[in-house]
Amino acid sequence: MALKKRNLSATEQILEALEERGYRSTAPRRTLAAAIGVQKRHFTAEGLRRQLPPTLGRATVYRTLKLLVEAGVLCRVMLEDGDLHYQLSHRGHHHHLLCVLCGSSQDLTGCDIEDLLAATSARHGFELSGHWLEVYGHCRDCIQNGRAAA
Amino acid sequence: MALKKRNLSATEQILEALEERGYRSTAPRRTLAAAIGVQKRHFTAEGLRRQLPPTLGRATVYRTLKLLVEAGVLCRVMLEDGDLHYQLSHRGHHHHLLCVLCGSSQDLTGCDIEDLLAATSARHGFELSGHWLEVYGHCRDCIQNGRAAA
DNA sequence: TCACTATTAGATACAAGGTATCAATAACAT
DNA sequence: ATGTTATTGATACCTTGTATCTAATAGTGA
Repeated sequence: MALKKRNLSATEQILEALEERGYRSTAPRRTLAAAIGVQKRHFTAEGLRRQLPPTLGRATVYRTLKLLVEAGVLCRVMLEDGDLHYQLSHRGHHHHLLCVLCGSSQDLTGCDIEDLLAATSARHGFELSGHWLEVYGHCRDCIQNGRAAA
Repeated sequence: MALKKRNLSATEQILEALEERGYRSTAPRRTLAAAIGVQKRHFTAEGLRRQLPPTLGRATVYRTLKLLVEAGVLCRVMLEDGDLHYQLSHRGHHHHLLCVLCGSSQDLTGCDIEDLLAATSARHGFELSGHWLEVYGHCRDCIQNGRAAA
């Protein structure tokens, strides 16, 4: 559902999501929303913090990120080296194709992973409640530009 | 391949894997192997450390765990809350069904996830190099014992 | 058995990422 | 304008993990 209103900028959509949930509109949150709206790739909490005025407290950054994940505006992305990143979320539940060369990511669509998992789990007497999947590889751009040769 | 020799205890198999790779047999490593062999569930580095004599240095624990993962004796398991756990590894590449109620885990077998992922990725012009998948839910035991009711 | 050498251990310090606490401040309904 | 409540940011702290370095030890070969 999140980020469906295409006429709004990412920054505006973040602020609106907070407002909808009854959170106050404060200067730190507006600063954060603007900074997140400007990101071209997934980012870490600390990386984002480094782009913000140092007067903006560390706790505020982490608190707000957590808030935005709960609000469905951001989603967490786990990189291969275990680093936790964030990025704007486009749909409720989905997975990412993460390019390990350029850091870009696309959503994984048209995939019946969920069904396959549920069926396979059931054969083990297992009742599925959730899962975590990240897919790493080389994106089309990197392949075409020869960056994937190595 | 790891842990195929069914006549050896887990502890013995860990020690043998180290020996095969040319690592020395030392008292700390024997202590660690014994402690790991006794684990009934996946465990964290720090959790394991708390079960060891405090004279056994922190660096030694982490070094040895890394060694054992590289040797294929242990594998890493990511829990839903982001905690990194370890457990004995039974096959080269596989996934886990993790019970969020009792903490047990089983290997996910008979699953063509890899093929499905490769095919789906290819439709996005994406060349798959790796992936990370963890599946969370309720195991058969917990369902039968009513622990899953809530 | 002894001595030699490379590996290993553990102490220590450090670093990154994240959380708890709490007094001071700012938002917003009235 | 004011009072209540959410929010902030400073600070301290915690956890997990790594780097560094000296002392100890395993396993070689004599």
